[in-house]
Parts: sequence; C-alpha cells; structure tokens
Amino acid sequence: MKNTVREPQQERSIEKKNKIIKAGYELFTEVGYYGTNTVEIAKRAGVSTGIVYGYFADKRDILICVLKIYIENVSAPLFDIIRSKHGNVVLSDLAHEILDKTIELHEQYAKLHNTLHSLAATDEAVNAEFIKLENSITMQMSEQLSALGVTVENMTEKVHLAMNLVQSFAHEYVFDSHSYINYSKMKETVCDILVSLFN
Amino acid sequence: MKNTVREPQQERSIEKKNKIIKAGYELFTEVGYYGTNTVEIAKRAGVSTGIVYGYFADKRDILICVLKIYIENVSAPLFDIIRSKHGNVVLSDLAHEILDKTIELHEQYAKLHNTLHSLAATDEAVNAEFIKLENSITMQMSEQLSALGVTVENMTEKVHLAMNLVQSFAHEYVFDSHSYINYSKMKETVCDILVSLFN
Amino acid sequence: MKNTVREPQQERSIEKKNKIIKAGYELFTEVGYYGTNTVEIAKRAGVSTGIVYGYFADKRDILICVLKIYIENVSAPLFDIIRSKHGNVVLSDLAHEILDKTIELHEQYAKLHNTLHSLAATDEAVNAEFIKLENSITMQMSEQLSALGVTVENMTEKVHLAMNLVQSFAHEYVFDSHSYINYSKMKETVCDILVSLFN
Amino acid sequence: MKNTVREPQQERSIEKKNKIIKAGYELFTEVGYYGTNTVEIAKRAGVSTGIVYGYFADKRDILICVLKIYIENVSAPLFDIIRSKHGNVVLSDLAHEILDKTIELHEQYAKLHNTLHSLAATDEAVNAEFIKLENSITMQMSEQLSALGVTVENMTEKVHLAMNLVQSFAHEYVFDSHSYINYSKMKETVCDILVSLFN
DNA sequence: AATGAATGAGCCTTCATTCAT
DNA sequence: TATGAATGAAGGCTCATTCAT
Repeated sequence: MKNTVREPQQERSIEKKNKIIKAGYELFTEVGYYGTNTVEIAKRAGVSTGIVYGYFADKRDILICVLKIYIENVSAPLFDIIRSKHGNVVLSDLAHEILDKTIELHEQYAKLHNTLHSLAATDEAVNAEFIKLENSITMQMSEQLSALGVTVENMTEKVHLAMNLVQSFAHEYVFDSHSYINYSKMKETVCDILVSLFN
Repeated sequence: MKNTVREPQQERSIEKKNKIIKAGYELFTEVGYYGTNTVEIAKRAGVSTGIVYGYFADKRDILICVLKIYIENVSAPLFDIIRSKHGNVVLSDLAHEILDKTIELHEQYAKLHNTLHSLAATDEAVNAEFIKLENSITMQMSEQLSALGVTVENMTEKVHLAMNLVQSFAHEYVFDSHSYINYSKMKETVCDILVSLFN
Repeated sequence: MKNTVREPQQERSIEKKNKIIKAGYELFTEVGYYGTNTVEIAKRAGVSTGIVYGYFADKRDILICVLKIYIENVSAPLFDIIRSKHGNVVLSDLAHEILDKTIELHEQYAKLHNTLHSLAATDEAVNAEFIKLENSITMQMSEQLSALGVTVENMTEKVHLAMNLVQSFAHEYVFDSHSYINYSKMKETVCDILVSLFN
Repeated sequence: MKNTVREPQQERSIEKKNKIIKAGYELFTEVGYYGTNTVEIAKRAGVSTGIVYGYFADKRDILICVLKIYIENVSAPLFDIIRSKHGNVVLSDLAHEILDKTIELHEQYAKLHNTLHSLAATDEAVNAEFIKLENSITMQMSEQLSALGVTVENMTEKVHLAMNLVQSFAHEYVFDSHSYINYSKMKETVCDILVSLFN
C-alpha cells in the first residue's frame, strides 16, 4: 500500500516535476546533497513539500533525475562535436575543440559534477550511470574516429585514456588549484599527447 | 574555554585514539562519512561515546585525522620510489614501477579515497589537504627527474599530467568498470605516453 | 537560510503554539528551565518534538515567549488599576488596592516569576525584559499620580521604591516564609510607608 | 556501598576542599551554576576531577557550601555594624551606615547572589538557607534596636521591611538599571523611610 | 493533485559521576 | 588520598517522510 510515484502525463505536471529537478539541481550544486533538505527543494521549486513525494520516491530519486540531466547536458555537446566531423580531420584541431568544449562544460558543471561523483562511492546506481556515460562517450568517439579514417591499435583503450586526460585537465584548468602550473602550457601538452596517441 | 581535546601522551591513550581513527577509517570506507555516526565509531573502536570527544573536537575532526593518515599512506610509497632512483634510470621502468605501486595503493584505498575526495567539494580543509598532496608529489617528482638528468620543457606541467593519467588509470584498473577495455593493453599505452612525455 | 520559524496565521496553528507555550509555562514553573526538556514540553503540549521547532527557534525562544506572556499578565492588572483612578484618590485606598492585586498576582505567578527572574542573571534579553517592565510600571504610575494631583519631590524615585516595597512584601506574604512575622501587621506598615511617601 | 564524603581533618585536605569551594564560587559567579561544569571546577581548583567527589557528594553539594560561605560573607559585616552600636544612636547615621555597607557588599556579591537566589526556586535547601539568613538578620537587628532604646510597634515586621527595602535599593544602585532614576536622591529617600519607620 | 503542518527516529554532543590505577 | 580517562544517559535539534484536509 506504499505511495506510488506518479508518472506525470499532463503538461502542468511535467512542468512541476521539472521545477523540482531544477531546484534540486541548483541546491545540490550550491550546498551538496547532504547540505540540501527536501523542504528547501520544494520551496525553491515553488511547490509544496508533500507533492515532491508525488513525483519522486524519495530524496535520492531526485538526485538520480538530476544526475541523468547532468549527464545529458555534458554528453550532448561532446557528441555533437564528434558527429559533426566528416572527411579529413586535422587531429590537433579536433583535440583543441574537444578540450575547449570540455573546459566550458566544466566551468558550468564542475561543482555539481563533484557532488554527484562523490555519491558514486556509496550509491551503486549513481556509479552505474557514470560508467554508462563513459562507455557511451568512448564507444561513439571510437567509432567516429574509425569512420574518419583514424586507425590505431587499441582504439578504445586510447580513446578512454584520452577522455580521462581531457577530464583531468579540464578539472585542473577550471579550479586552477596549483599556483606553479602554467595552464596554457599544460593545455598544449595535453593536445600533443592526444595527437600522438592517434597518429 | 569549553572542553578541549586531550593530546594523548601515554601509550594507552595513543592506542585508543588510533582505535577510534581506525574505526572511523573503516566506517567511512564502508558506508561513507554521512552513513557513519559517532556512536557507531565508538562501538567499533570499543570505547564509549563520550571519550571520542576527549580525543577529537567533533566528528569532522576524526575525518581530518583519517584523511591525514590516508595521505601519508598513499604518498609515502610513491616518495620512496622517487627517492630510490640514482644514476641512469630507464624511464619505462620507472613508469612501470610507479604504475604498479599506484594500482596496489588504489586496491587498498580506493573506496576511502572516493569518500574523502567527495568531501573536498564542501570542506575547504579537506580540499586543501588534497591539493597539498598533489603539490608535494608533483614537486618531488619534478626535482628528482631533473636530478636524474631528465630535461624537458614544462616539467611540472608534464609531471602533473603524468600523475593525473596514472591516477585515472589506476582507478579504472582497480574498479575494472568497463568490460570492453583490455586493461593490460591500456597499461602499456599509459607507459608509452609517460615515456614519450619525458623524452 | 536554515529552517525558519512559522508565524502561525490559522487558528489551529495559533492554538497549537499556545499549547506549547502553556506547556513550557507549566514545566518552567514546576521544575525550572533547566529541569525541563523539549521532549517533555512537546509531550505535555500533546504535539511532536519536531513541530516545537516549527513554532520556536529553540528552547530559549519558548522561554522568551513565556516571559512575555508572564509580563503581560502581571502588568496589565496593575495598569488597569492605575488608569481607573480619576478625580480625588485616597492614597491609602490606592495603596491597599495595589497591594491586594500584587499579592493576588504573586499567588498565581510567584514560582514562575522566580524561575524567569533567575535567568535574567545569564540572559541579557530576559534581563532587558524585566527592566522594561519596571520602567513602564514606574513611568505610568508616576504620570498617573501627577495627573491625580499628587505632587512630591523625586516622584519617579519614590514610585520605584514603592513598587519595590510592594513586590518584596507580596513575595513574603505569598511564601509566608518567616514564622515570626505577622503579615497583616506588616501589610499595614507597608501601606503607611506608601502613604507617607506621597503625602 | 555508595561513596561517602570525607570530612577532611588534615590541613592539606581542608585547604584542598577550600580551593574547590573557591573555584566553584568563582565559576558560579562568572557563568552561573548551569554554565559551570565539574571538570572546570576541578581544573580551576588545581585538583583532579575525581577528588572533587571525595570532598563533595555531588555538584549541588559544592553549591551548598558556596552558598554558606556567601551567607557568612554578606551577613558578618552587617552583624558587625549592628553589634557595634552602644548608647545613643542617631537612626539616620545607622541607616546610612547599613545602606553603604549593603551597597558595598552588593558590588562584590551581586552576581553570585543572583545565581544562588535563582536556585532557591527549585532547591528547597537553598531556599531554606536564604530564609534562615533573613531570619537571623531580622532577629539580631530587632534585638539590638530594642537594646538601643528604640521602641516601636511591630518591630520585627518593620525591621524585615527595612531590610527588604535596603536590599532592593542596593540591587538597583549597583546595577544602575534605570536611566531615569537619580540614585543619590533615591538613597536619601530610603534613609528617610528607614528613619521614619523607627521613630 | 496539492498542501504544509506534523511526525518521530536519529544525530551530534555534553557532562555528572565512576573507576582502574 | 589522588588522578584523569572513561562512561553512557540525556539533551537539543534536524529532516526525510507522512497524512489530514
């Protein structure tokens, strides 16, 4: 006889559900998952506390939705770049393009990324979602590179490493944590590694 | 002028403090910081709730201690490797050695690492500790490579990237998250990148 | 931006808030502020622990509310007496009237008075409230006496002393602490002093 | 098999007990009874936590001792004044002398007085001690006045009221709470009342 | 569907008192 | 006697979730 979560059909409802996700998204970004409470989410969303549980099973369920949207938001632009390439590609241009876009995305999502990623440690579903994200980026990237005539041994391994490197770098770049690092020099080094990986 | 934290001098006390840290360490590893409560830490340590606050200012203080020990534990073995090199080093051997040790450390500490790292997002002291760790590893590594006759442009940037790459790889390797990845091939690729960076 | 206290508008809510104040009032009277805990207040009020913090910021906030109500309750009847006098007043009648009312109020509120007054020593807000109370009684009394044609030097000083005397006496009278005292004789003496002060 | 409280015989012990009482006395004055904890008392007294319970049954027992000393300290000087009078006394001089001494005592003990007095509301023993104090002052004062040839009706009642008035005034005087009051004028008025009471 | 007041288990922390040494 | 580390019950407060309306 447990509360079942409504799957909103009407536009009004979908809108409301989205408002809650947006509020959760903002608050998780600002103060983290454990620093956010459901009353605050409802308030920010402009809905009542109770109705939150009409759309979501529990607080964690909101998190999962936020996570999915986050993943969509960060992966789509990268997929766009990958898919946009036809004919001859200059690898170094592609590397730069991906690097720049990743930095841009990081600037926007870094704090939320940290919050979400941290929960992967204790929440299997969150972890799975991140792995799926990496999977799909790696696979699409690998295929597209092949289609573009790039042929190297151990393609997926290299693509995966490449994406890891790009991610690490973007993180460093955005947070600018280490005073002794010249980040533009570092960026060039990253590009060089990327190019050399696929030549 | 409220209750101050005892700085234990006697062995018995130090032992007890360590038991609490160990309990915290284990529980933070198993169920995360927010999944752990102080009563549980005390129980696991075999002490009373009250005495925990004789050794630590608050729950977060335990976390900070666990963090420091974690950092000591993961950095010391790497520093040992770095310092042990003299005369001619074969870069690829060094790369392998570091890679292997990092994997080994990750196998031991990965879950705790995730938990701790996640708190960096909301706790400045935790964040600072991680940055300091990266700093010291990068600096020591850079100096030692120079001392060993390795001369490349943008040394610190390259060392930093190299360590990032090693970390990312070790994480992947330990969790073995992606079925399509051949991790031994990947490992060789990482080594190749490392070697090419410093040649 | 943490949980804010509801300002109850609906009757039901106001009623509930009042129940909590009443419970606090009773318990503070019976066992003092430090002898009362919030769970007990909630239980006595017939509400849950949590909702107490929906209406009050913290335990002390309940105390402040109880204090304000107490002050209203003890000052209003005195103000009524003061304001009711017109034309010629026989000072000794006024003295008796005030004395009798103060005794009556003391019979009702003495224990609470003690509890509240004791907190003035460590709580500035509580202290301020008591001083304000004395101020307003003294001022209104002084003005009214002047309006009634009573003219003496150092009016406010005398009124203040008079009120102190009345208070002390009422306290003694109600607690009947000293077996060797004949309280009705004492009462007459108080009246005589009061009359002589303003003649 | 409960801990019995030692009655210290040796000088060293008596000294230690006094140190604890002094520490309690100071801390109760500074931060009140509920703001003081036993560890702090022991620390301030320069003894161990445990030994406190060798000399006192519990925390309240320390309070009772502090109370007794307080009472001795505030009553002795008044008794000295009372006893010092022989032959013809000018009432107004006596009034002034008592008033001045009471103010002086208040300046020294007012905070502790508040703290102790507040506990009378919830602790019968404390209350009894205060009543006993008032008793003895009233009785001695009455007798001495009689011996000095002062003969009025309802002596004890008048003495009691007089002492109340003196107390109230000293409290006001020391805390100087009301800006509109001219305390030196008030003092004269108090003297006048006292003199008129016993003429 | 929606509201938001209400619930109550659970958390962190304190502190009077005890006890092994 | 003396120590001070240790105990553990209790307190104030929070918050995910429920429920009467």
